[in-house]
Amino acid sequence: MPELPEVETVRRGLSRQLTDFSIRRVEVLRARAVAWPPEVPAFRAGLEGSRTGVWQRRGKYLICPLHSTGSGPVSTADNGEADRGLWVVHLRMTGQFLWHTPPLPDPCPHTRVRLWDAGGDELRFVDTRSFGQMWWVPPDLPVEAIVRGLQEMGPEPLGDAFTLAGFREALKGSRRPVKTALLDQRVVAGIGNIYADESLFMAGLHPLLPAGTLDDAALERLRQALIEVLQLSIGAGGTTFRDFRDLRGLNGNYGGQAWVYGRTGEPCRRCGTVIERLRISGRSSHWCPRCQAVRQAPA
DNA sequence: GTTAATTCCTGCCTGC
DNA sequence: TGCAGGCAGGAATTAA
Repeated sequence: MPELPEVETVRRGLSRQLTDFSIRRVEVLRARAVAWPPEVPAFRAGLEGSRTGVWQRRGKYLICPLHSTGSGPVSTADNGEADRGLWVVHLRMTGQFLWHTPPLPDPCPHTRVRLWDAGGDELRFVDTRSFGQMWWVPPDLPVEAIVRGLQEMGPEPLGDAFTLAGFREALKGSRRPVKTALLDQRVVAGIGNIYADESLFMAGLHPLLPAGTLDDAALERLRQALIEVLQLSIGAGGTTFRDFRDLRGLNGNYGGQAWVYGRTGEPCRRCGTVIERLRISGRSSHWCPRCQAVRQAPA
C-alpha cells in the first residue's frame, strides 16, 4: 500500500533505471489501468516513440516528462521541455513497476501494462488489485486538467509549504476525526493509513479527536511527527507492509519499527498497553489507549 | 458545504 | 478439505 515514502522510493528507482528510457512499444493488458485518454490506442500512441525524462513525485503521483527521441540525453539537472507530454502514474494499493532485463517472455496474471525499449528490455506495471491507474497528458494541456487528484492537492509534508499556519487553516472548523482529515490529500499530500496512525501515535493524539479542535501545540506535534515518520521511512526504503516492492522487487524495512500500525493486540512499544483497533470512516485505525488517551483537545 | 458510506478489486485469513 | 464471508486500502462518487 504505497504512501509517500514508498512512492518516493519507487521514484528514485525509476530515476536511476529509467531516465532516458526510449519507449518503443506499449501493451495494455487491462484497459482499466489507463485513466486517460479514454481510448487505450490514444494512450499507447502518446507514449510510444517518446523518451522518459527525470521522474518527479507529487503526493502519491509519479510524474514523468516525455521527450522526443531525436533530442539529446536528458540531464538530471535540467529536465527540459516535455514536448511529448507527461506520463502520470498512481500505484494505489498494489501497483508496482518491475524492470526486466533480460526480458521475461510471459507476463504474470496481474501484469496490466508492459513497455519495451529498443533493446527489448521491459518495464512492467503489475497490480494485483487493479486499482492503480496511469494517464498520458498531452503537451498542450495542464496536468491538473487531466488528473483530477492533482487539482486540490495539499502541500508536500517534507516541503517548506507545510507550515503550522497552513495546517491550522486546512483543519479549521472541521468536526471530522483527525485521522480522517490526515487521509484527505487536500490537507497534506501523500499521507495514507499507515503513516496517519504512526504520526498520531508519535504526537500522542487520539485518532477520533475532531480535527478542528486541535490547538497549536497539538498541531505542531502532529506536523513534526508526520515529517519525522516520513523521513524515517524514506531513509529505510518504505515499509514492508505486504504488497510494496521497489523496482528490483525488494521491499523496505520501516515496518519492523511500526509503533501501532498492524500491531493490534500486541503491547505498545512505549508503555506496554495492548494496541487497539478502531474503524474510522471505513479505515482501520491502530492506537495505544494510554499513549493516545487524550480525546478532547484543551478548551 | 461537510461528512459518511459505497464502490472498485483480489488475495489472505478465519470460521464453519 | 472446501467454501463463504470479512478484511485490507486510495480515491472517486454518491448519499445524507
